[in-house]
Amino acid sequence: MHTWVLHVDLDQFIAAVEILRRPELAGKPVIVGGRGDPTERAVVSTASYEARAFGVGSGMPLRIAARKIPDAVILPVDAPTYLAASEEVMATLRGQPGAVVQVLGWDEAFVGVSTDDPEAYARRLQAEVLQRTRLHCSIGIGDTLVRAKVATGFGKPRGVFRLTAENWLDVMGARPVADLWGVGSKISKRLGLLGIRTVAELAAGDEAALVAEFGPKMGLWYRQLGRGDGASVVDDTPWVARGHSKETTFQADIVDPADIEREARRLLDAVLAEVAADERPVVGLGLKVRYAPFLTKTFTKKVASTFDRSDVVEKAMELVAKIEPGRPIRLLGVRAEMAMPDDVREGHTPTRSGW
DNA sequence: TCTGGGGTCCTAGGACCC
DNA sequence: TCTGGGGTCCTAGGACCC
Repeated sequence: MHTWVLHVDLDQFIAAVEILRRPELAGKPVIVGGRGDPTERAVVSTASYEARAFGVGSGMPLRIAARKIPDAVILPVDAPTYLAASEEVMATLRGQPGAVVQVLGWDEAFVGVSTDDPEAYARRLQAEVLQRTRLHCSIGIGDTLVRAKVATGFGKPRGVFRLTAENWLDVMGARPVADLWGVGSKISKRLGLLGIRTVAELAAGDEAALVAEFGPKMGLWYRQLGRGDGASVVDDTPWVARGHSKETTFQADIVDPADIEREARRLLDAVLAEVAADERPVVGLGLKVRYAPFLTKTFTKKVASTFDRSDVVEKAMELVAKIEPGRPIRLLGVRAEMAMPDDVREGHTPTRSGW
């Protein structure tokens, strides 16, 4: 018996959940984002496959998506409903014999299994998820977390794909580094300046050069990523949030100091409500400010471990005082960092398994 | 063309200490 | 009068993910 990592990823999850409760939307271009109003500042959370055919995808401004598909069905984000659907899916995964489940988000999870036929296991899993939740998923099979995660993309939609040390370079070698999990446009550009454009080139990259460019940890991590190497053990330790935050993009920029203070207090109240439920002391505070149109500044402050609300509010207001007066603000965010139990803090590995 | 909201982790640089 | 070297802590910012 062999140990395998399966990466389960629901197909067009949010759109699929919406279509389940409104079957007449099946086959139509469906876009979910913001409050469902394309005249507002918001972005697309998920687009159905029919909408993706028009070039609409996650992260795109809602306004632009609506322009691309004038007759699209645009729906507001309904997080509680997606969370409930997600929990059904995760419960199904946890119900599999011998499965170790590590949840990555609403619509994806790693599943560690021991089997001699991972494809058969994956197909059974898909059938069971479909039967119990009426949702389709794709599954990547790998000998590491990274390979399983990347494999899923080749299985979409509704498929299964296996990626191991054996076929990794054949499948991924010629592809751009940005296809890797954890390499975005910025890192991709910097790698390009080092002459590294493909996954194979990254896999064979010069360690010293990578470390010089990205630092001791990230330099080595990127090279490992190019090889698909890394952790292969699925970890089902319950996730503990490092912090809680709230942020708001204003539909119209604000500039009046009274408005700014009121909004900051409102966000802080919401964050403190979550912190209270959490029952851990606050050890840090952060304030994020986006001056219009798009310059983001953050101010942070370490605080002595405290449960005292008025103390936290007072320190947060010290951060608010750092905001440049008279400058229009597009976004405000407040973050509270909580004390972490030692085992969580120390136990974290460079696999960035929280991603 | 206009860019949400909730997260995690890493790095650089300054302050401070011995 | 000029200024090492190592360590830790804190702040700010960057990048990425779903």
